[in-house]
Amino acid sequence: MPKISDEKRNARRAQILEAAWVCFQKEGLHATTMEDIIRASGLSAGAVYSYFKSKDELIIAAVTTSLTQLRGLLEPLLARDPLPDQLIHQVVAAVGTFAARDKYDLRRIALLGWSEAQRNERLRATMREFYLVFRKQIEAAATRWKKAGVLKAGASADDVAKTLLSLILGFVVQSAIVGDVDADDLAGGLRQLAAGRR
Amino acid sequence: MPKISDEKRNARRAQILEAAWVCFQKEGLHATTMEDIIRASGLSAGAVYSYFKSKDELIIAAVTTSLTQLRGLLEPLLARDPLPDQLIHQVVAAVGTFAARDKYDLRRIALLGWSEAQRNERLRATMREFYLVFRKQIEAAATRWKKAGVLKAGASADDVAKTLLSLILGFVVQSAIVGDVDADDLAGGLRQLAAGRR
Amino acid sequence: MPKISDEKRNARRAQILEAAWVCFQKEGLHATTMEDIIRASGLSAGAVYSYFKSKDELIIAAVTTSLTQLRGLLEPLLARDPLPDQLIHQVVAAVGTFAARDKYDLRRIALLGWSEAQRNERLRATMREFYLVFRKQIEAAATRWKKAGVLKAGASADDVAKTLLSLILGFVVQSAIVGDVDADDLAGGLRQLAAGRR
Amino acid sequence: MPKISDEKRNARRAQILEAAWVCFQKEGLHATTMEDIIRASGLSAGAVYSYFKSKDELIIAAVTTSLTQLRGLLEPLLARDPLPDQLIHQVVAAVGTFAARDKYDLRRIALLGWSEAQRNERLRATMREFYLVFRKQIEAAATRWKKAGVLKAGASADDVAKTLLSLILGFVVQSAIVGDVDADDLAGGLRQLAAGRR
DNA sequence: GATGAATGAGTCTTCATTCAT
DNA sequence: AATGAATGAAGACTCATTCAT
Repeated sequence: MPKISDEKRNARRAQILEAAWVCFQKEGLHATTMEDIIRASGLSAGAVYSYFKSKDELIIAAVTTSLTQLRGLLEPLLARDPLPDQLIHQVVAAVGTFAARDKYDLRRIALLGWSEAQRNERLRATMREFYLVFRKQIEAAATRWKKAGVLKAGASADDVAKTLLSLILGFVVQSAIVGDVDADDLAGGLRQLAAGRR
Repeated sequence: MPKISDEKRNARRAQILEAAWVCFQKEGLHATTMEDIIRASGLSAGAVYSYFKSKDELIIAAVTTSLTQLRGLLEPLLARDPLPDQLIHQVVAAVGTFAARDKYDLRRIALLGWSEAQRNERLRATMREFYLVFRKQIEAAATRWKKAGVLKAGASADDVAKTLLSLILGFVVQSAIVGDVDADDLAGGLRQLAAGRR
Repeated sequence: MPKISDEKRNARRAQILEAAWVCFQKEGLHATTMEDIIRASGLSAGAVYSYFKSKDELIIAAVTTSLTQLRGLLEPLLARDPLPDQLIHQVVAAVGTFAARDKYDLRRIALLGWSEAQRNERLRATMREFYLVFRKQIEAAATRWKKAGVLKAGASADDVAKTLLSLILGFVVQSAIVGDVDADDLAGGLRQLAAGRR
Repeated sequence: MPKISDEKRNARRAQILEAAWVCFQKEGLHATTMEDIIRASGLSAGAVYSYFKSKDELIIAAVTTSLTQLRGLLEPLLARDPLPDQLIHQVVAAVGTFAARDKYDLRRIALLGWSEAQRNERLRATMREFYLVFRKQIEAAATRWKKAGVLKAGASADDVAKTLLSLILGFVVQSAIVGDVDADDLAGGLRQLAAGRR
């Protein structure tokens, strides 16, 4: 076969990555065998290995791809300059939407990725970087909130960003493990905590 | 040979469980081999298998034990009837304290457990139950806050509980993956979000 | 099973090593699969791997063992203080005797080992050391020959040793590849070369 | 497409063979992959396979080619009608010269070929034939030495040939594995063995 | 009760070879 | 003729679990 076009190469990569995710979500990162992925991708072992040179490589690529998709989902939301509870509502709703698809649940992916990051230096660095950037973006929003008078002038934009990020990450866990949480719950809960007199 | 005393049996179980956790934290649940645990426990393969009849059993026992320890840590805090930001501060600080020990980091354990719960029905049920109970306890606190006028009368205690639980779970993730968050940050952030005018 | 005795352990090792040699001689070092060896040894994969932690380890052990056996064969010969052509005759005859056994042909083993030594640093060092020691021993014999007047006083014991070692190593090759050479041929040839007038 | 000229075909064959040798010497016959050779040759997989229909074919062709080159090197030496020690000196020096080139070391090639010949019938036959012819040529020289009075009249030309061939083959081994041998050493050693009184 | 050697199914990965384009 | 992507059988090695002693 003659040289394959870049387009086709990328399509094949995506095809393998998708097959990998289907398996990873069903079985977890380690319990998924390369044979599972190979079968799910419809290709041969050799073909899969010509695109990803090891299972580890495939895991990293899969997680990284998810992170990239997640970024594409979140950035437009932040750009709309929402209020804190609106931000939570929109982000959580967006993640939940992704979760609804049966083949691609961002929450499960996140949980697997976090676990793997503990023993995979490279993966940990990639994830850390991603969340750090996201936190910075929330911090920028918090600074705007201060200017707009939504937050007090003396508030720490950094602490607010850490708090909101925790809320979002915690939603992922709570929704995957406990269930029965949605965007309205968290946005509402946050609003009520804020509305209380202190 | 004479039967071993119950006391001794429990001590052995604890010894194995501790060895398992040391390994699990270092290598992850799946990358840890039974031999790793056997060596770390100082016992023989047969001995370990006489206490836990499979690796899966051991994983479940290990996670359950952690959860029990965590409960012992959290319940006294709730009993003190703290305000929302105090609750967050105390819980997060408690988890962080546990994290400081090099052999036993609750955060890492949690991350591994959540990941495993995806494919392990039994583990998921155990964890779900635990978090559900904890959420109920927070909800009870929220109801008290309403009575005390800390929250508005119409506030949903359930939503507030979900929100605070998210905050706590999210701390675990953020602190394990991104780092650079502590109890003061989150308690402060929450206070500032609450203090803003709306 | 309780701890195995050292004696038994060594017997098992020898059993595996022997199985390995039978396969290596039939198929060559690389074409022999671990499964071949495992089947030939009558043990399980795990058992074989508990004695030798990789195929490479097994190859090195096998070659080293052969070298040790060879040493046991050659040293007594040198101790008898033979004349040059007697030395050649005895060494070559000894190697040939070993070659006659169907399961263990030192010549084939040597050829495989030399080939492997090209790309295996550790093996090369082991072999080099062995042949170097043997050459030194021949050199010592040559020095005795000078004292006894068999060689001229000005002769280089070192060069004589190199020459005789070449003769022996070359016999191994010639006999394995071309065939039709034996101890009498070489001892005779050497005598005739020496007997010619110059 | 137009047929390729014979000249070009032969050049291509030579190009592939040379690439193969470079790889074989670096990695050994079995550890070298077809991809290694394909890459080193600068051609495509299909192209290489159109010249040699299997790896085995390539191995045989490579060894045979080396043998042919070796013959071209040795025949002129024998034609000069040297004395025994001169013959050894010249042959060994010639092989050593070839060995000095970094891409083409006849000694390493020989060692690999001998090893492979053990399990490759066809290769063994080719090599056997080659060495047999060479031995015959030495035998012819020995017959001339008898006529010239260099050897005694009753000497066995056959045994002398076997002895000298062993010396040469042994040089190859000794120089590849132990090192520190050259033409002068062996020619000198042989002369000293001959000069001793018996 | 305890031991740890042994098992063997299952994993990841490679690589000689083919054949659609 | 030439290309190089794809194939898939086979190889080295691991590891949860058992059971003879």
